[in-house]
Amino acid sequence: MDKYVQILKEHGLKVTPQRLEILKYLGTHRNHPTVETIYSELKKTTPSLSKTTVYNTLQHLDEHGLVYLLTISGSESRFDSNINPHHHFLCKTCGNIIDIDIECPNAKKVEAGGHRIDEVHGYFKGVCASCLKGGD
Amino acid sequence: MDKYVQILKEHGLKVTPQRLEILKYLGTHRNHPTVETIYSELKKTTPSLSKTTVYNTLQHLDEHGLVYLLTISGSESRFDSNINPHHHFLCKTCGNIIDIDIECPNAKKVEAGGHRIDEVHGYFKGVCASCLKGGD
DNA sequence: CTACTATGTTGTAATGATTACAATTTAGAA
DNA sequence: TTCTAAATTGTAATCATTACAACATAGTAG
Repeated sequence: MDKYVQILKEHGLKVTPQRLEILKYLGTHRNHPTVETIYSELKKTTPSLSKTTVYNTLQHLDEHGLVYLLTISGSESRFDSNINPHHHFLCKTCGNIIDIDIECPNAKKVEAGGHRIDEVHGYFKGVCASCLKGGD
Repeated sequence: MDKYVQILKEHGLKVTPQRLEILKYLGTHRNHPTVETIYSELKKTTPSLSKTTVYNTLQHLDEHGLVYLLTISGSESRFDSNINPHHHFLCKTCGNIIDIDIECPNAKKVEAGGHRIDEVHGYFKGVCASCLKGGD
């Protein structure tokens, strides 16, 4: 059975062509796309696709922990299909979001305060190595 | 001389009644208000205030490092007048944002990758101790 | 103290992301 | 094959934010 079909079924989500397209897109594009990017890319091969469906699907995937919704940009949501704990770096020059493979060691301390943590977001903002070099 | 007048002058910002009001509000309300909150609160005592002015002023204050712009909520900007490095916890039940007095120990590692870090944001999302207790 | 100018303020209109909603279609169970 | 709850679609509405032009003012120079 298809990998993405299986993922949806495991989470009790109905398997639809649209969801499979979106899930596959996220699985093969790790550059933290926006809703608009996902929509306009998939629209090429699936002209009937509605942006509302993209929003709805991403919300479902987020609720089931299948994608990670980033609020790093402030103006639009970004989605990450890498759901292992890691941080992100936003370059204010090129706009790229870079995965930073580190985990927050402080969570325990927060939980010690009696709070229940569901999500941890580590965001760094600045200028990436490539842009600092006078990159392209 | 007034504390807030001094802050503005030190940063080469023109001293206007509106800026003083906003700065004072932020200095005395540490609950990470939204633009709307600041605007509607100050509107009570300064009816001529424009929301655009609140946006403009907060942008200036942010550029000068006098406030910290949080993108933790995803839907609206939040402002923190505590500019010491610390993290934040967003309670999904009551909506409150709680200051977490810890600093990110990972920044060095990111800089080792050649990136220049200007801002560090540590966000936790979950349910706060008070809400977990069935709090009000 | 007065006049000047760059800058700030205001209000309205435009933008862009996201959500609401009603009609239509469909996945998956019976 | 039939049925029904859920998904999809397209449009309209909403909400935060930005653009912009007219007006007002802080702070400087004379």
